[in-house]
Amino acid sequence: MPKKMLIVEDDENIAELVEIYMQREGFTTTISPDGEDALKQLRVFRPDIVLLDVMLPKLDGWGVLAEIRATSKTPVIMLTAKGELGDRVSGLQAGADDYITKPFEMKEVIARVHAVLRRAGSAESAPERLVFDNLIIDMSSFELTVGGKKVDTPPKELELLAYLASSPNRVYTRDQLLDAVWGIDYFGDNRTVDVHIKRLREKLEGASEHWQLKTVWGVGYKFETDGD
Amino acid sequence: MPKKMLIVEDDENIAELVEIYMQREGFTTTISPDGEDALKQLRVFRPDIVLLDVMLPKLDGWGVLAEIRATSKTPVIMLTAKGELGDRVSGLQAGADDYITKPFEMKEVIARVHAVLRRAGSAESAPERLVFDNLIIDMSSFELTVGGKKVDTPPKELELLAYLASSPNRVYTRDQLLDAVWGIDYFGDNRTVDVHIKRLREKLEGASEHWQLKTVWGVGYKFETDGD
DNA sequence: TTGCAAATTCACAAATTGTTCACCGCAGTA
DNA sequence: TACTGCGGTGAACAATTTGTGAATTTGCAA
Repeated sequence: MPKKMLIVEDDENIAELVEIYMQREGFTTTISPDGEDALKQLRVFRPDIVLLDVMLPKLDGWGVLAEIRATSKTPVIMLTAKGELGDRVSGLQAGADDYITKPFEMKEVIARVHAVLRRAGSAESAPERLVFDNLIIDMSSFELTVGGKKVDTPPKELELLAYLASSPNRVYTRDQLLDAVWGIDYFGDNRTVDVHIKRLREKLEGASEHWQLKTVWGVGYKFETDGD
Repeated sequence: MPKKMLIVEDDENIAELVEIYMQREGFTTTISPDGEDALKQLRVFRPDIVLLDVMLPKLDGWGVLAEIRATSKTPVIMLTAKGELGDRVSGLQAGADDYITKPFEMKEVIARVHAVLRRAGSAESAPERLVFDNLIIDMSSFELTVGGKKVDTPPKELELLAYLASSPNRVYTRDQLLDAVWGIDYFGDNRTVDVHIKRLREKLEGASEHWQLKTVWGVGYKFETDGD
């Protein structure tokens, strides 16, 4: 699924140049010529990343950045004129993810865009390591340890377990689990979750009485634990 | 344990910019706005590296550098205004480890800081020598020793192995490895990583049961070890 | 410029995981 | 107890991701 990029830049030449290169990179793009339009596009276009010029008509880059940060964590890369050190500092403090000084090389823009997206994508809030009694879920090494023994576990299963275990005793519907683990753009629902739960149960079977994957009839599943 | 950096710079904007980037690189930072304060910080903060501006209130960069060199070998990078060639020469003669001219790109500062720390031998993020059982990865001589025998290994392969081995058991995606070993401006992704992994495996094959390059299906690779 | 070693790209086979299906069995309700 | 859904399973099938050998392209040194 292609990523959406909002390019906020009043200089038509620059905006189009960037657009051409980014579309070549597989992005779906939209251009906003000024700050106010940018705010509108943010709501309707819902970009995955924003390239934001500082000098803009109507509402400048700082204003736009502040609006974005007030409501979301959408990655923002600021485009600043060379030498505006103050700008860079404020930009990063205000929550920009990176900045690029004009004039720039498209190669650098592309590199930074990808770098920022990778960073944003991998920087999960999910903890790296979950421990319950004799169960250890380590997402940094992608290992599941049950009763002291490592158990090979495919990514989807492990992510599902980690998600459930990150909020013990909380019930999730199948749809919620699909959204969280498979992604909101996942299509198809069938018993996929059931099957993964089943496979997880096989791996966790009889390991402990302090925790278990429990079915909440008519609702969904939960990772139940008595807190050791 | 993170490295400590002392930033001696009276221009608040510059100091903060550097600070933000360096903290992002994992450094613990302290800012000194003038030469005298710098001397005080040197004693109490005990930095692992110093970024030192030449033009400073109270006591200038030369004075600070002289004081540092009188008592320690702490790496120092001088920040000089453009065109002050004389400064550069004197700086290096007076014992600075490197110099950077303003205005600078943060990218360059980061690169030089890492370079100086590597040179200084204070094994920072990338240790010079990694040892696991019968495997020795020596980045200072670029040599790989497996089971007591040296194995000729091309740079990229060795860097890749060193990077993976520097965080044993941690899984890295191909993109993360490309960012770390090839650089964020590297384009093309293909199976490049796979191929390098494969060649490394050929070199490491059957050498030990205590460590291995493991594929984490659907995720990436990791250097797995049981800690001997 | 020539020659070589290293780095990349390519194309496909192989391995592993993810999804779908069909059917069984049990919980909740009168 | 019979009925109605929902959940559990195992197997078959599909989709992805990897592993590899070989062909190309690069980068460097002589």
